[in-house]
Amino acid sequence: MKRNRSDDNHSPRRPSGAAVMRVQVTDALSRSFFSEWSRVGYAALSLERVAKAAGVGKAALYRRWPSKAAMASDLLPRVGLTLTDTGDKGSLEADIRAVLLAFRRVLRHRMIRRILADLHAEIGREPALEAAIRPFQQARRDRVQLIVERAIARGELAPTVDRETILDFLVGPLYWRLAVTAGCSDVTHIERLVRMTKAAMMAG
Amino acid sequence: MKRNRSDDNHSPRRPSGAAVMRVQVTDALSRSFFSEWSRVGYAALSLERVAKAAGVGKAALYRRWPSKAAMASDLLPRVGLTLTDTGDKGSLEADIRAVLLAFRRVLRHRMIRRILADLHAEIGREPALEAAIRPFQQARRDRVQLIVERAIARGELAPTVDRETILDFLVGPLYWRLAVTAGCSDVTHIERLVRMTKAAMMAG
DNA sequence: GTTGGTTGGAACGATAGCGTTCCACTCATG
DNA sequence: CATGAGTGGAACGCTATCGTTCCAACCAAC
Repeated sequence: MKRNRSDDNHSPRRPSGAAVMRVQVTDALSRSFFSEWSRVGYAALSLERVAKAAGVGKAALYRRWPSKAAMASDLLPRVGLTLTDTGDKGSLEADIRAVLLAFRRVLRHRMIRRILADLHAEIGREPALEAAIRPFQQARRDRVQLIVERAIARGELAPTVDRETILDFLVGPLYWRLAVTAGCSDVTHIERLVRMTKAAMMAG
Repeated sequence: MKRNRSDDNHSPRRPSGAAVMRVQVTDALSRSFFSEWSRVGYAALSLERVAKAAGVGKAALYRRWPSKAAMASDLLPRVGLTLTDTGDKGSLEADIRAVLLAFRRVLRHRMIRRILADLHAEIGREPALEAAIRPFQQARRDRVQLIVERAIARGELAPTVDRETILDFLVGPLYWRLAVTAGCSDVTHIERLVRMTKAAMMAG
């Protein structure tokens, strides 16, 4: 029903020249969207201010995205929330350290931290947001599961451990410290975390 | 400077009759404040709607609290966020179990859960909120510290453990499961948590 | 050069919350 | 019973955002 471009059966010519969206405007809008989000929160996020901060008209924004939720759903997958997969580090301990460091790298950005906390608070009210970040959660879950399976194959963990609770232990303490209480985490802390998390996993 | 009542040197009589705040109205406002908060979030929380939902005029609200932040700061200490102190349970394991159960009791309420997540997201933007919940955080910290000291005295923990990180492990995983991912936690899960948390603490 | 579809920007009316002000009403006190 | 401070409720003007609509400017394709 919806034709992307002039998609009629007699398309005379394709749009060109000024008649094509300028990428720089899209980028400016995306950037100011996240910047405003971290500044005032999702609920108080005004698309009008986003456009103004991007130095762009409101119509430019609404022509690209129909609503705030749609914009968030479209843009969220583009930011660096993905924990870079580090592969097999050879031991459970090294794998844990890799995950924690990757998670910390994400949570260290002030903007991302705020947006994440806001996101988690808003998910219960905006189903579209949940759908948008489900892939990330799934990826994280898969990755942890992989680590657990490798550890079991190595004989470092019993096959009876609970994968879900292990996931809670891997991300919970660090998330609590960095995102909830605005604490910090240096190398010493990470090392302690690795030690304690490993012990918890082996007891699970 | 500010006289509470008619505190002049010639105070003829004290306010009475209809000229005194009705407790039921204050209560209705408090309840609808939290109800609305959990429904739409702090940022989108409209005091006008709060008053309307309480079946009360706006002036009634503004006469009691000057602003949303002030209302939150005043009301937050009154809700059941306080983890009931369970005292010495005789062993580290029992103490951990008691803390986790108390924390779960709080996080099980759908309303409290949402408000807590919202609160944590908003703290970075509203300094007044941080001041309001600081006592709770301090109480929780003190309580955990007490547990740790008892465990050290019993010989269950080494005196070198890091109290802060232990706090992260005690609340982090459960908060992550219940508040962030809207998971659930039955008795089996709590028992597993107790086991794993104790192992982590002993490795810290 | 002309064309044509899309652009960014500025205006619109509508809706909603803010914080204030005014007013009739209430009711224990004296 | 008369008093009067404090009440709850309705209205005010103000500001901001919403989503839409209109318009001149633009520029590769023909």
